[in-house]
Amino acid sequence: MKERLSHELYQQHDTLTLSQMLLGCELVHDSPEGRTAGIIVETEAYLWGDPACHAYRRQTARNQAMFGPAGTLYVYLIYGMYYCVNVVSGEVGVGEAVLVRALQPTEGVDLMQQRRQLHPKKMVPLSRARPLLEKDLCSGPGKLVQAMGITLREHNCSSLSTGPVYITPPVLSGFDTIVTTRIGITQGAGLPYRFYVRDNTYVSRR
DNA sequence: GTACGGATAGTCT
DNA sequence: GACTATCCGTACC
Repeated sequence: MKERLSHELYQQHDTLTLSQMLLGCELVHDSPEGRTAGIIVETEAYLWGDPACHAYRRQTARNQAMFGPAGTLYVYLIYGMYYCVNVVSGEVGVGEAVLVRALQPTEGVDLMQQRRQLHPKKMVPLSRARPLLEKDLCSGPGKLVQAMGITLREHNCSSLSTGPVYITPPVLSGFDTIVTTRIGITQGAGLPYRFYVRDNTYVSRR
């Protein structure tokens, strides 16, 4: 078990600040298959009153994790096929979160490779025969969830303070943070809510 | 290297 | 019935 970020930290900072603070920290999953970990190099903020935010309209069965305490995980299915993982932020009863979009792998690269060779829903091997480049293992929100072995059933609503998935204090420092617009949305496009580590090859897109 | 279509299913209108 | 915080394989430069 590695050192975890203190639970208070998630509650003490607003979502935009937290989105930037999580850059350079490690996302870790201590699973039965082994540990996988990677440095968070890209995030996006989803805020209360933001039309792109899943909690924009009201609390539902899907988004209820977002309304829980800061430092909870919110996992959801996207495009019927992939999953994304978020760190819940903000006050209880307010639906805000930080989407983790890319990791620089640090531990369990072989396990990540195995998981990424499978079809995300059917558990059969993909047609691809060759291993992925390391920079392609976690360079996107759907990819990193699969590489890390994060699932909706096991990890949605789990706590970063007590669960098998958690975040460490910063292991990377001295980098510049690029602030830009979020990817793949139409509502709220133009808002500067995406953050990534400058010149880092593991970022999903520059 | 860039571009595009298909897969796929839960959620909301 | 439309939409979506995606990825992969293939086509075509």
